[in-house]
Amino acid sequence: MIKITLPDGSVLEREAGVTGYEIAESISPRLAADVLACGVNGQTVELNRPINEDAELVLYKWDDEEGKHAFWHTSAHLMAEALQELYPGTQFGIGPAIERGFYYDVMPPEGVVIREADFEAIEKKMMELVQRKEALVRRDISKADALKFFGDNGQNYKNELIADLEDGHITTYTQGAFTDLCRGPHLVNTAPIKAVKITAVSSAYWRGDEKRPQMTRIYGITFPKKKLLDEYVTLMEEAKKRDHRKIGKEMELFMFSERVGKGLPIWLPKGTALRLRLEDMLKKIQKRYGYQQVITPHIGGKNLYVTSGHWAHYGKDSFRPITTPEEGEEYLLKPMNCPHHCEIFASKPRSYKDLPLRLAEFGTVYRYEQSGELHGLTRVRSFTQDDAHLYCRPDQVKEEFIRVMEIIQIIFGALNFDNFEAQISLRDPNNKEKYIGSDEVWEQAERAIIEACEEKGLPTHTELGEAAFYGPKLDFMVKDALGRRWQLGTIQVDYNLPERFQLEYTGEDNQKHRPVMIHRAPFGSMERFVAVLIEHTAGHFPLWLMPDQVAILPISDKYIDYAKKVQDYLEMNDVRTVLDDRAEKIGRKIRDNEMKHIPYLLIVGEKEEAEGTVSVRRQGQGDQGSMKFEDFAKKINEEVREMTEKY
RNA sequence: GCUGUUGUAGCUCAGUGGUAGAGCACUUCCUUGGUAAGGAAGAGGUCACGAGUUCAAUCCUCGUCAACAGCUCCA
Repeated sequence: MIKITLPDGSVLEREAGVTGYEIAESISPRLAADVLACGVNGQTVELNRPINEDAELVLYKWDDEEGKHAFWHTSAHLMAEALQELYPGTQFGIGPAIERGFYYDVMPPEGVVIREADFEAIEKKMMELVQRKEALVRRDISKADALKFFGDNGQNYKNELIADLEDGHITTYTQGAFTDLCRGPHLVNTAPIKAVKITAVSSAYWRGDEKRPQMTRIYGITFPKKKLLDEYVTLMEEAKKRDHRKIGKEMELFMFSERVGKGLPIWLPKGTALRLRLEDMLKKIQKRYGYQQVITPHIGGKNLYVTSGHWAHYGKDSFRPITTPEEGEEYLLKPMNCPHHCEIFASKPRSYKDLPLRLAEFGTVYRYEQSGELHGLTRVRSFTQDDAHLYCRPDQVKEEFIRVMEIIQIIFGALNFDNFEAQISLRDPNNKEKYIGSDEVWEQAERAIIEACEEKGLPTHTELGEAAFYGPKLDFMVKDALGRRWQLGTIQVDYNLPERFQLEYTGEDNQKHRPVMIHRAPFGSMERFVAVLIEHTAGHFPLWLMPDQVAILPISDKYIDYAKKVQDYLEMNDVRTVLDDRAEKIGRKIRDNEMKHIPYLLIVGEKEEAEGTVSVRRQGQGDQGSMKFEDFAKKINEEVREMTEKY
């Protein structure tokens, strides 16, 4: 007999060899029907895997990540089986479960191209295979046998994977006629898969290496209930409506022009007003935190970047240097502001008493991004960083770091970005030549970040190899409408640039010391931040960011004068209004793009209303009832003042 | 940059080897005092750009530009 401990602490005694499924069955038939996989001593395995010793057991259902993972991983195999039938001779790469669904990288046989038009056939074939209720059979296999088996089937990519595996730890899963090299875990059979959608096809480099062949990557998602698929489809449609590119166009916040050039956003009047309010907020906060604003040129001598090390690192992948009629002069569009700020630090002798020196600049920078990378406002070739560089003594690093985290928290709090993830990006310990600076300096910097996060109690996750080439960083990641992660706020500790620029200050001991530099940008860039803000709010911005967006709608011609009166009144209170005097178009206007994103609509002339009142509708929140327009103005002004004064 | 897809009216999109259409929006008029009203008339397009094939190209071919999805990249 063995002891099985469940998550609630209860202990069951069972014969050795019992399976997760049998235990689920013994608890309740309902559970047995819902359970998809189980965790045995922290390892997720199939429900039919015998348990031979005392174990802690967790049963995973659809609502558990582990359950979904097994479900989608099995679905990837199912899709591969379908592809094998539809396109015999297809070679398979890898096919994992992902955050939403799964994909499989395949190399279709010569001459076959899988297109969107083929999705339906693949879905149909998958559902057909599901009907067979095929079991997934796990087998241990020796390396030699694996190489032979996949080799005989022409699966060269699989063999490449096997070559890297350790003999004795290789398993395959088979359902029907399809056998895959796989570690699992899986569903015990494909029957629970009730709804299938192939979502996208694109290409991906084999093993993520752009020098290797491109495979066809097919994305799909499956569900245990048809209804869940419908919900998913609806959700995706809703998400598309929140796309910042769409809303930005509708609201006339920003635009692109082919003639200006790709990836070069143009801020329209409304978008600019919004952005300036964000900038004002940050400027106020920074003033409180002892920052000084500076302004530096948009270009810098090439030598500046040779000194900083950026030329060696990114020179090849930058906009080409600008030359002058006079020979020998070369300038670069600035791809970052740090070197300019370092020159400010170096412009005069600094004392330890002057530190920290905090130089802030909304600095517009230009980076040559690969054309395929450009994406709305989130990835562009010219953007404005809400940049600042803090030059401090080594003993001040942690405190300064924490103060920057506070600023980021204030900003994210003000805009209700509560679902961010904090990511500590360290250097790849196996690839140190990608970075500049000594081990000692790196360890110091990495420790400072980790300690600051611990001190602040900030939950973080760590990524190796994601550091900047000059130092480790703490990034704040926020998701867009479609769940893609974008880096917004960033804080980076840098011991290297001060070295390269030979920055120094005179310490208490009258000796020269090297300052430590912290790069930071709470928004990250104004472009990307506004993009994510649009998607979060679906264009319903908080009023203090768009206070002039109030529409006054007279219900008929008779009320135009009245509407003007309201407008005049509100204007006195620094609220601009949009007056629509074509009363007969109101109904249509309200749902018109122009009105769709305006926070407040004031409808004047409601029959039952007394003179001096307006009906107030808050977009996205519905009717607010009628109120005196003086009261409305007061309310708005208070709301705006409260927020703008708060920061 | 790579692979695939796309580019037709302000927006969303249909369409054809014989120089173009719908719905919404826009303009004018009529009807209508009510949250996506109805009717009539009208304006609006070098069918992304360039070359080729053809008697004839928006449509076929090639190239360029741009956008979209994914990969790679991201100071």
